[in-house]
Order: sequence, then structure tokens, then C-alpha cells
Amino acid sequence: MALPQQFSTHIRVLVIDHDINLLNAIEKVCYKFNYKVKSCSKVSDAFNILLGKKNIFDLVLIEAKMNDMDSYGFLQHVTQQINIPVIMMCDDGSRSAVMKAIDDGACDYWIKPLTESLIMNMWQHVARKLWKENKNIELMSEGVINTSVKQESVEKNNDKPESSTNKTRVKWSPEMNIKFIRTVVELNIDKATPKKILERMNVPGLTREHVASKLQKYRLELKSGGTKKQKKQNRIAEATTESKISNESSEFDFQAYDASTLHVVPNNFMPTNFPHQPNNFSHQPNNVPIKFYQTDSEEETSSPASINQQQDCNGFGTNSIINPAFISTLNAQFPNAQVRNVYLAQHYPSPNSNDSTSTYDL
DNA sequence: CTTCGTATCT
DNA sequence: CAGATACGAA
Repeated sequence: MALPQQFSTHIRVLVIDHDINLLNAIEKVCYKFNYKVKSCSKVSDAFNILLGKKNIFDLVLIEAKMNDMDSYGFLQHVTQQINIPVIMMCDDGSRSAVMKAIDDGACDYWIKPLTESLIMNMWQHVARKLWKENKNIELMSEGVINTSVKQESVEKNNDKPESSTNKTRVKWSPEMNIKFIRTVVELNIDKATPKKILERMNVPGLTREHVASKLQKYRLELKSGGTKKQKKQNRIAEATTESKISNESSEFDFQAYDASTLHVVPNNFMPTNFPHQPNNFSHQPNNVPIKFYQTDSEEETSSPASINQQQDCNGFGTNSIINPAFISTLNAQFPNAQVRNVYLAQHYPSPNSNDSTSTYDL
């Protein structure tokens, strides 16, 4: 069930970093591996692009420390509302930095300086997302990455609240919605208060009450609406008390890697003619190194440097949050893969200490 | 007195 | 469900 070329060749990546040189470099590498890439030096630009049209990008890559807008707010919004996997990158490889990004929904965290292989393999995040969404191979073979090619051409409700008098029930058109969301994010989710939002939006006729109501809904959405963070914390709570290693239930299923459904990229996933391969890339499924950050259990890793070591361990699943059962499955899937357990989260006691830093060479 | 946040209503 | 209203807490 080799994946059609379209899969990889059509991956569209949005890159955000203030460092123009880095952007150029990334673009180059992206081209090399046949990604379509668009780069921005400002978060706000990226935001406008993403909000403008749907399904433009399959993956977002963003520097954690941006100055024009908060990267984490952006991260949260993109992962939760727009549902595009986001990889955060930064030179700060500290545990807290990594955890923050992962907590906020990042599917991966790249510690700078970046390596080519990171980019080469980043398509797998998209693949995983598709698997997770139960998109079958057949569907993808239609040559579609974005299964939802449908354009949002829903009837435009033209009764803009701007013209309508107060007191009327406000219909939040998609446009208004976008404007609202953008404003909230720009304002920083915590500091976004109805009045400030209202002022910033500057929409005639719109009242603070309208905005307040909208804000309440939006916050609810963020919370319940699949806040991975939430799930994660729940799971961890369970995991710490009973350190059972369940392989079926989603006991440890935090983050994007759904252990219950094990969306493992199969060995034969990568077609021999995989477009991302440089010419001389020999096709061996097993040459894809795997490494993980494991947060469901914990053990101060040998040294903080262990995190930094990650970056030379290129490849699939960087910093993935997974459970032990998942690791064994992966081990089975990728016999020669290198799986590292790096226990990150300080507040999750390790069930046992047998392999805090062990490298599984299978 | 104004604004927020939350619960509750429609 | 999405938006409005009510009301106590800041």
C-alpha cells in the first residue's frame, strides 16, 4: 500500500521565523524535498494567510520566540481551531520550553540549529494526522492531501452586524468570526477582554455584550474542543496513580499520537519512489530513526543535554509523546529504529527506572 | 459606576 | 447550537 507520490509532493508548509536567512535556508531544503513552502517573517502575516482561506497548508513551522505576536497563542489556535499540525522550533531546548510547546499543541519541537533530515521527515506529521483521521489510503491515492478540498463557499450571510441596529441578534459571519479570532489572538488569549476586543475590532453596531457572549463560546471551544492539553493532564493523572501499561485503551493517549489506534507509519509506507528522497536515498524503511520524548512517566534523564542530543537523532517522531506500549509497537514496526526514552515531565514519577535514558536499538 | 465571567435562557 | 440576558464578583 505504497503511498502515491502526490501525497508527499503536495505537502504545503508554512514557515514562520523572524530570521530571514533561516527562512531562505528552510525554503531551499523544502524545495529539495519537494515540499511546497511559503514563509513569513511575522506571525501576523501567517495568521492572515491562514485565516483567509482554508486548507492552504498541511503543516506549519513556527519559531517560538516571535516578537510581533505570541507564537503560543498562534500555535494553540492553529492546532485547535484550524487543525493543522504545527511544529515549533527554537534554540531553547530546555525541558520547560519543549513542554510548553507540546502542551500548547505542537506536534513536534525542533531545537535549532535545524538539520535537513528534520525537514525531510516532517511530512510524517501530516501522514500521521491523516491516519488519525482515519483517512484510508485509497482516499489519499486520489491525489489529495487535503481531503477537504471543498471551498468554503457557504452562502454568505450578508446581514453584517455593522449595519444592523443594536439589540438585534448578531449573526457572526465567517468574516466576522475570523476578525474576532484574530483579534483575540493578537490580544493574547488571557488579556483578551470583551471591551478590548470590541475596541480593537472596531465594528459599528457591535456591542460589548455581543463580544462577551462570543468570547464565552470561544473559550468553551478551546477548553472542551479537544484541548489536547486537557486530555493529556487527565491521562497523566491516571497514569501516575496506576502505572499500568494499557495497550488498548487510550490511557496514555495524549498529544497527537493516538496510542489506541496506533497510527504507525507502516514499513512499506514510504514508496520506493518517494519524492522526498534525495536521489541517492536508499529505500529502507528501517533507516528511519525514531526518537521520543516520553512524558507519561518520568525520570530525570541523565542530563539536560539529552534533549539536545535529540537533534542529531533525526527523523520520524521527534519528541513524540507516546506510551511504552506504543514504543514496542514502533519497535516492531521499525526493527532498526532507534527509540529513545527521554522523560521530560518532572511531575510524572517514573513507574520504574529500568531505562531512563536507554536507547533501544532494535 | 463599569466591566468581567459564568450560568442560564431562548 | 449560537447568541442573548441576568447577575454577582471584581
